[in-house]
Amino acid sequence: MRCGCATHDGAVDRAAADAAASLLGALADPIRLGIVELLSGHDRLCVCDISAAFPVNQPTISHHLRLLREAGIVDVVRQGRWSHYGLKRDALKRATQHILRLI
Amino acid sequence: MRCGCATHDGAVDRAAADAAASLLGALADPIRLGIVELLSGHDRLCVCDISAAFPVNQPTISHHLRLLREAGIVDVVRQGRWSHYGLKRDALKRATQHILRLI
DNA sequence: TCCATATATTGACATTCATCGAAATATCTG
DNA sequence: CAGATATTTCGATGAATGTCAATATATGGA
Repeated sequence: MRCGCATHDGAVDRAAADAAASLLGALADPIRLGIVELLSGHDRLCVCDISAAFPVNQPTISHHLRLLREAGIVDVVRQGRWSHYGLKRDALKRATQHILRLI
Repeated sequence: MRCGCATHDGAVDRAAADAAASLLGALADPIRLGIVELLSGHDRLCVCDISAAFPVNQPTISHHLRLLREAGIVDVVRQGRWSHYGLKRDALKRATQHILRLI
């Protein structure tokens, strides 16, 4: 016997789901989401200022910044001793809207 | 000495970031994202049809469906032997747009 | 009642991940 | 060059997570 569900028409695009889940995973952390929110209000911020906004140690912030960088969500400009991080707003908007279209 | 960054004005809303990260976490998995995509094309689907679309065993699908249910992304209607899952489209849209506003 | 089917739960296991302390790298200043 | 500062990287550790096999629960049919 079978249930009354619809036909098995469209298979899920596995590669697209992988990529989208990877980007969502980069955002699915309170600290990283907070960093994104913080950066959305500024052009660029150095690690020391970002670090001051969260209750974790600075190496942990560096770790999250690396994940965000690898996900293409932020980029960095080194100026002397300081690393200035900024949102890649267009990339982020493109990616999130691509995900919204999936949903 | 200080870096040239902007003032430390707006602190991050930790509770909001937690909630948003939790919802994103519920979506940040290829299988769960695929389930959402699959459900977006139908009104409701039973577990057997959902399960048939992914290369994992049925208990794993049940596990992911529970996470999606607990995140308020899907709901379930039991009819006889079958559990029919459907997207909570308005809740999902409201939540994702709330997150987009954060970004 | 007895069996088959649909789904959910449990327990175990391997992997990933967030965090920290410590050390390394890099840059500026004296 | 020597010391100070900003950031990154490394190694370890505990927690969370995805998966499976096995079992449990529930429903319908013979």
